[in-house]
Amino acid sequence: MFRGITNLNIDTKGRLAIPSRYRDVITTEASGHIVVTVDHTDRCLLVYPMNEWIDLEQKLMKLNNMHRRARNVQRLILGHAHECDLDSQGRILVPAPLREYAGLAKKAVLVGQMKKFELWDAEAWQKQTEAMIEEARSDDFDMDESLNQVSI
Amino acid sequence: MFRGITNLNIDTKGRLAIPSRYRDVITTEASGHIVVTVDHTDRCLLVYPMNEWIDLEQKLMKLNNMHRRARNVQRLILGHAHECDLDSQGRILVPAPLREYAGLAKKAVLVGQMKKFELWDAEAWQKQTEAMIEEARSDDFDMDESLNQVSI
DNA sequence: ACCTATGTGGGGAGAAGTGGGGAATTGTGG
DNA sequence: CCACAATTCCCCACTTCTCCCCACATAGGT
Repeated sequence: MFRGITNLNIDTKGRLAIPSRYRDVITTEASGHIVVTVDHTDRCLLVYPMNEWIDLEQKLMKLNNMHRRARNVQRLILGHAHECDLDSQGRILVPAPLREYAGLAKKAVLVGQMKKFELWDAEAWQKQTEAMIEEARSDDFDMDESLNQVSI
Repeated sequence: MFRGITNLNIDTKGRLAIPSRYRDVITTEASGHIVVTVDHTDRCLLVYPMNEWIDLEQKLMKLNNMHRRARNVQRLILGHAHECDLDSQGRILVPAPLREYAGLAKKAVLVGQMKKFELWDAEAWQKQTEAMIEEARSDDFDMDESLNQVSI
């Protein structure tokens, strides 16, 4: 399970060093194979070890693609999914189109989300955090019922 | 399985270089035979390795063509299908009528969709992406029920 | 204070993408 | 049936990208 947040830099060639504390898991569980794709609602990237990715991919492929909504989710998530293997220094090369999608320049933030990571441009993450706090403050309960069941 | 997005250029002769990471599979599985056809819902092209195309073709031919919808899908998909083999440099020549259908000029985007690729004009893809994000953001659940079951 | 592990940056070889010349093939009209 | 035009395909040249390697900088632990 991936937890926690890491600030890191993407170099001029678009490379990103995966924090070393995660490398062992990724190497053993996924043979160092990583899949990067886009998030379909926010301008950030999702980073999966290959084994976890395969699970998701299977589920997405089973969707009936005669439905527009499902087809579009497939287009976005499967369509942007790119295999990025760890190089000899434990880095991955994030493809240019994906960097553009997420507005990634130099400073980036890697956020552990259990089975995957989210990868944000530092500035975008900053704003997103503020927006999320603001939203959570408001007491309204028109939210997904299941959330009300959780005591934090 | 084809994944990921590639920006590429179509040259003045209408040739398109298939990214090298896919060539091996196409050569071994389909002897380098590729079929290009149109998508029946969007202005983009579909690119199949021959073996996958055969499957689809069989399915489409079995459709009861007394139904207008089915007959039109057959007309579009089967009718526009064109075999485009890899040349010695790993490129295919996209026939002019298909390029026109998809509005393909110079800049194009090749989107891996598991068993096939979608080929979009760069600008059209850009717009499509934005529209898809916008749609995914809206929380309504009028969508295909199966999509709600998937946790991304 | 030293050493090791980790993050960061860049040089350079080789692979991959791009573009055009020109021969071979196909198709069309006379 | 032939001549001409258009298209397709092979080949070569050039540019860009990817990946391996090495080097340094920084931080944390001993």
